[in-house]
Amino acid sequence: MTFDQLKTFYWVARLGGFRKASDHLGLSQPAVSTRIGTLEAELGVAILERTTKGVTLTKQGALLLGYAEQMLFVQEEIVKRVANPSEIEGLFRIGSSETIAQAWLPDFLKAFGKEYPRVSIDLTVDISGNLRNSLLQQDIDLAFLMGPVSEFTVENIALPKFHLHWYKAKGSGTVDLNTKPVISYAAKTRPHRELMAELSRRVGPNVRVYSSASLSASLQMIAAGIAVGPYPQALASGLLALGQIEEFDPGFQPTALEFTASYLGEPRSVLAERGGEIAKEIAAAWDRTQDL
Amino acid sequence: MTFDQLKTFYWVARLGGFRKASDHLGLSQPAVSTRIGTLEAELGVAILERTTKGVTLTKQGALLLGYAEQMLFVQEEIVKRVANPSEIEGLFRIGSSETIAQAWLPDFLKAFGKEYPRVSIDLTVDISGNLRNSLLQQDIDLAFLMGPVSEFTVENIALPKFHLHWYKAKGSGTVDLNTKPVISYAAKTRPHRELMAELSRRVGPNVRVYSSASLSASLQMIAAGIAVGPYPQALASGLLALGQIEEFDPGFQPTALEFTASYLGEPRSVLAERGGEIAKEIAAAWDRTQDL
DNA sequence: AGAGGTTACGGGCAGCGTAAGGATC
DNA sequence: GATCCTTACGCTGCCCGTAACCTCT
Repeated sequence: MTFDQLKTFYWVARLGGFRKASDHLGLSQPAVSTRIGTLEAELGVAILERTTKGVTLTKQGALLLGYAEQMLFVQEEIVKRVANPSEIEGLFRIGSSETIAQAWLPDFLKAFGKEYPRVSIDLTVDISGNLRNSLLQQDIDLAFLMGPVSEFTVENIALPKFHLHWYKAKGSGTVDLNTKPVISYAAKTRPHRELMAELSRRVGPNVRVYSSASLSASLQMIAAGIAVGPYPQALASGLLALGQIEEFDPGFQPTALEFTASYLGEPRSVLAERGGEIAKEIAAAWDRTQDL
Repeated sequence: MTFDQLKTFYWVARLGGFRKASDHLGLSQPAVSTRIGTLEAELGVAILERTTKGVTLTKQGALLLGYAEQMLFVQEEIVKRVANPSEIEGLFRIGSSETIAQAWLPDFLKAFGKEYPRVSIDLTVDISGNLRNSLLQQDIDLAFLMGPVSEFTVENIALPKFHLHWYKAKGSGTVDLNTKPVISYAAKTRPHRELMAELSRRVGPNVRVYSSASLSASLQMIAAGIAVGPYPQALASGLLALGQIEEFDPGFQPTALEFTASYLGEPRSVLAERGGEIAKEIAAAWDRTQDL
């Protein structure tokens, strides 16, 4: 009996198939067959029922699953409590929304890389909705997104809010939202939907809302006088300092953006847990520098 | 990290040296070095302090030991609860006192072999004192001896008592213990010592006591009229039926022999635990057949 | 035909034992 | 020198991936 066998069994049971488990574990499907087959041969009992569509647990399999989970838990504990972080190796997949990427993500990556120098990082920047799906499908290990993710399997760590301010091109005079388009976050994002609703109610049906998946592109458009829009002050500070944009008050302020560091609680991952902690610290520190 | 590494670490920590662990695990000493070395390299921390005389645990090592014990415990649970007994392989070392060997040990070996057909058995017959030492030194896994073994690490399962009856050669007339020697269990055994004390008190200083390490040889001597002695009825029944010996009453009866199935509680062994249970069942069944 | 798992087979590498090499008393 | 553990090195066997195969819908 080996950890690999138990881990493989765990994932086959959890994902309901050899193929899915092999994808998740980065193995060929026959390798998963071999591991399960060997484990069953050693135990002398069948632990999985092979049906035409996927697999189900046998009675002994259900029993074993509990022990396997316990094993993997203890193993994680060892890595977490006993091992030297600088020796941990592997691949860690981070997903981030662009706002975070533009804010403190570089600081986070620096800190994380310092604590886990042997871990490779795979970074994806996408909108929160996609990150949420990726997280639940276990395509990423840790996500910085507009959360929380309310699945009960997901751990959410609250991160500092981003307050939104309205910006327009410097010296562009009074803004009439009936004529000047509003540019905002990508469609299908929560801030975008909220902004749409709020503008329809306050300004009326003539309002035009652009959406852009790129924050920096959006701000460039604002600087060019093409549109106006609400953005986190921290991200606008560059263009603000250059005198290309300025703040204005259209009479209301969208609700602040709330982010979380989110990861699956099960199976446990030291890197995800610690990554969430680091993110909280780094984000808080970054947030304090923005209060000036 | 592998089970082998953790198990090796456990035994090195428990026995206080690489060489001792290698002996216990049936490995070369360098193999133990490699396992520990690899484990330390993977964790990135030293877990053992090598001193000139043996080894001691580092801080992390002490922490790891707890987790390792937990792992090995869960692994034993899996083998015990999930695995099919008929698939369990290995070597199982049994030590038995001769009384048991002459009584129900064959029945036990048959039952054990049926439940664990792949397990090789190594049988030693010796006096209880030696079995006790062998057990504590882990040279045997399960002992049937005059117990209990009162070390706190040892589990003892009470087995049916053997009541002693006095036997003499058939038709040899009245027995005078002042002239007829008494033959009994081997010197350095509890029944021998008790018998000596009792005879000195009741019969006087003239009594002669022979001792024999072989029960069947002793009974042959009784049948030959050379001596008399107290023996379990069950073991005497053969010669009794042949009419070579007969029971008599010298006025007192030695206390019954009490046996236990004893094994080390730590580390856990499915085979020893289950072996003890089987022994209890088999011995009880055997005992009932003797009541006739 | 396609989705699922199994069987067959060649190759790479982890881990073993033997043998030699420190270190410390 | 005796007692430990480590290092060096050749070898074996395990386990992986590729490829072909089987079964059921």
